[in-house]
Amino acid sequence: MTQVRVRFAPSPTGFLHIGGVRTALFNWLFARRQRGVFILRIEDTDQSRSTDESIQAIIEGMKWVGLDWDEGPFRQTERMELYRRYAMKLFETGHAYWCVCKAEELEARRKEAETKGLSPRYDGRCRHLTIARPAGDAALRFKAPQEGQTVIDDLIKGKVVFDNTVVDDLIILRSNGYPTYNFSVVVDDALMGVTHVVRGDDHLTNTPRQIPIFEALGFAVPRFGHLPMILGADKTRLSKRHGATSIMAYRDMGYLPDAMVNYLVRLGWSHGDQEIFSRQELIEKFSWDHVQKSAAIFNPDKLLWMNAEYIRTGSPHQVAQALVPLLKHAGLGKEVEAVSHEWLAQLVVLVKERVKTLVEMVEWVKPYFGQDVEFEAEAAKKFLTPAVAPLLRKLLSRFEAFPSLSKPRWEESFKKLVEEEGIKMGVLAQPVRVALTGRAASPGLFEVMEVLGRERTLHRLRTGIGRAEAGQA
RNA sequence: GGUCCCAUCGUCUAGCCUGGCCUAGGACGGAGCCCUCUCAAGGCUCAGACACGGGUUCAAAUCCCGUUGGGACCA
Repeated sequence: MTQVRVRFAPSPTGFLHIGGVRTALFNWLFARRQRGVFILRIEDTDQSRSTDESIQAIIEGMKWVGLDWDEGPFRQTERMELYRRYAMKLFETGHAYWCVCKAEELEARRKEAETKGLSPRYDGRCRHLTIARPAGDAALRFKAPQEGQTVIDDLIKGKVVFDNTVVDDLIILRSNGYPTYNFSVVVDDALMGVTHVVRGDDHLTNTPRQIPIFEALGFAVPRFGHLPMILGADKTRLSKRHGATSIMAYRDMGYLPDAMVNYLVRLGWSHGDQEIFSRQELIEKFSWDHVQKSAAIFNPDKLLWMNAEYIRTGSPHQVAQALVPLLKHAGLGKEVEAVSHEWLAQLVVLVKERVKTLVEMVEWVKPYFGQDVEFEAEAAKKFLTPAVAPLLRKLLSRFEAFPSLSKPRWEESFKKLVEEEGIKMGVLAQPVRVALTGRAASPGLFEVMEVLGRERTLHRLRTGIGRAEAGQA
């Protein structure tokens, strides 16, 4: 059996969006599963809309989600000669002809056909003219088959049949010498040896136009697979109106690439009831027969849950690594430089089940850098009161008696004090929490102390006591 | 307008090909309870769907036909 070759072929007209990533992902998964080749091709023939920045954004996005390609990136603009050569080949072999119909004429004739109730396709006028070499402006048209059927055995949709009578003679080379989309795609897929063309199902009806071109050119026709679209909450095509659609926006919002990939693959593909898949598992389990045929609505809530899941269960070291750039972005560059990666990982463990994104994690982690904390006014007012100051002093003196910080011993000592005082745990815990973190909500107290270390714990306790004594009763 | 695609909880989906195990399962989100030093996480429970109508069959979410509703493409 020949080696599988698939491709992802985005147009560089903006940022790499969610839908594109999913298309790329399914291709990539299939390639890796089959030990095949994954090709990246940039379809930049629309020069008015294509930009180099977009190409960079696509490459950056692909790298971030970890979809590596084996060949490319190829750019269609570098292959113009190829398209012209193959277009001329079609002309020479009698599969294409010059069309000198003017745009206005075509428009007029289409309208006329419409009013007569006929289909508005090209009427084939120049097909019978056999123009050897055009004098002025002329486009090259492909002689599409006029009878019979084109049958696609789609990897996802199954058997789809089109009557050839509905396909008209499409232009393959414009009068300005540029190839049309449907033609350049065929030439590229053929020349690159693509065995499986997997793309969005908005291309399904393009397929019966493309297959005859493969055949006329004498190339093998690849298998096709058409993935359903991704929709927004209002069931219209996913766009900016539905929130962030650029993959890089999700990096900036604190999403993990693995969570992104896992969410996206489950949007349209399933393996029984399983929700969480490692990359390796995906590669092992992926197959086309469990890809959904219908469009899916993008659900930010589930993505958020998935991200939280990856933050909670992922390796703390890896999460810490992904967190560092966001900490720097938040102005904690110096503080981050001053601590060990090991300690950062410890911080991650401390807060990981309390956050859903890395951006939230930055907020949660802030109180653990530096000597002092910033008190949230409300929390300090409520819990650091003169009434609790004596209690805090007692705790402080007990802690000071310990030469070093041992979590179980400090916890024991704390609970003993609570018992002796005959108070509820929370009466002492909340003021201490505010003293140590500045906030009314935090991870477990003793874990916090452990991360802060003896000196900072005592220091902050003292500062908190000062604040409590100064507070108005 | 023509051609094509699609249709299970609010959402993602399992089941459909190979009818019976489906009083339709899981996940997100929602509600409630438990746990608890706060906030979370976690555990348990509840509400919630086979678009509709015909057939075929002893039996249909599952097969067939139609209707409706969405969508894509061509203009």
